[in-house]
Amino acid sequence: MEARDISRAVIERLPRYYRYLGELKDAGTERISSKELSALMKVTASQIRQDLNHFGGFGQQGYGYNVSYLYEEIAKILGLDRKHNLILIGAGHLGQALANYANFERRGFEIKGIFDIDKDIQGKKIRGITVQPMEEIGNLMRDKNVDIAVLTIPKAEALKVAKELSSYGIKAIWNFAHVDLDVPDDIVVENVHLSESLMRLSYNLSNQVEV
Amino acid sequence: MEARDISRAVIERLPRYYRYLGELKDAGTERISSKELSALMKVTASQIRQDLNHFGGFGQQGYGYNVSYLYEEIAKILGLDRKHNLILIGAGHLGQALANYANFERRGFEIKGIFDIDKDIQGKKIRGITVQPMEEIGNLMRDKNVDIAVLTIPKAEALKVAKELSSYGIKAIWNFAHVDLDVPDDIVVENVHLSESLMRLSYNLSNQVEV
DNA sequence: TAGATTGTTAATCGATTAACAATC
DNA sequence: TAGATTGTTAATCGATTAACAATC
Repeated sequence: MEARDISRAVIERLPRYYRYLGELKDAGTERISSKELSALMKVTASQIRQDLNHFGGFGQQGYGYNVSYLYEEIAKILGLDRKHNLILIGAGHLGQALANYANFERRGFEIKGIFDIDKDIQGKKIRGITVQPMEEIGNLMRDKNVDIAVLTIPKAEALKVAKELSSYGIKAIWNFAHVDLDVPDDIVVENVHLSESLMRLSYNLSNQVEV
Repeated sequence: MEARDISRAVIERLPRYYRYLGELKDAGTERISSKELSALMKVTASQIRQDLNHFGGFGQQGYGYNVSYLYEEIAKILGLDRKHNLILIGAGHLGQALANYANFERRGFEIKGIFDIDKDIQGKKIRGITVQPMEEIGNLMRDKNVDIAVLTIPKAEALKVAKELSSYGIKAIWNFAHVDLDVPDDIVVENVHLSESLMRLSYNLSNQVEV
């Protein structure tokens, strides 16, 4: 996989291509042209071809793209061809929602540990995994090969835990806390700020574009 | 509020400004210059000034910006100065996580109804609101003044329900289903595709930028 | 071969950054 | 008044779209 200096915009679009190709594949479609896909996805055919060609020539002139092949190639680009071990920190509703989301495991993301500060939740099982106290994070990180931590805890906690995780050599953090984590640049941080998403909705609702 | 043709990029940044200003306000900071804010937020001062000036001149030469004033102004731009009634469709873990997230109510988003297809959940109370069967959506939409629907249901369901909501005159949909809803253009759709977020994390992990 | 469609270069469009006059 | 910092225009940079030669 080459792929340095690919623009953020392109990367943001890749998962959507992947989703559409998966659906086409499931529907039994064998080939698709950039033009057909563009009609389906409501983007320009030019953009699709440009985006894909950042990673290689996956199509064939006069034919288009083979759906399964392209699907698999995008999976590789996205790193979905490997297994990733993750831990979940914060076993509240949001944490449980993520833990129970089966698709993540299907895509190679396996939960190796769940942690919570609340003693009442500790010891309970979620998807067969016993919730442990936060103090155990270090031990588990040492035992298992964990690269991703999912933070579904309040922001003050998140800042502390992120620092701790960073000292254990975590590689990536999926951050649901409403705060920008301050971790070294070599740790990948993917933020999901739900309240900001709701504010964008609110903006668009208030400044509704007349059609 | 003016604000037509403001670029998507600007709107995406507004909630983050709002968050930082809220924190500054809580910390008792009275004024801040674009330069100081830029250091804090790790964006250029130029961008901050450009972004804000799409909506008006909120600062003062030689002084900077008054934190509380700017905070309130951005709230207005984002439409956070009004109340919005919303309904939650899908009372699984994700739905419950959102229902229990107190901050939404503090910002004027009030849950008027919760619906689920599962008979075992119907009748139960979440945050004091009784979960109703899906068939009741229409009635509630007619009684209360609901403008936002939150969809935390599987994608096949989501497509159907979105159509139904659209016929009841819903104004905005906060969509957590992994599908692009096909609704008229005058309905605001804000998507939260968690699996796509995880894929971006995966991409960045696999194609880690060396520092 | 003719038609279709890619991969890729060039043109356009838009967003970000820099610069600076206006002004508090 | 001098210093600071905005609001805004101009310059730069990057992303998107259009065009088309290559080729299946």
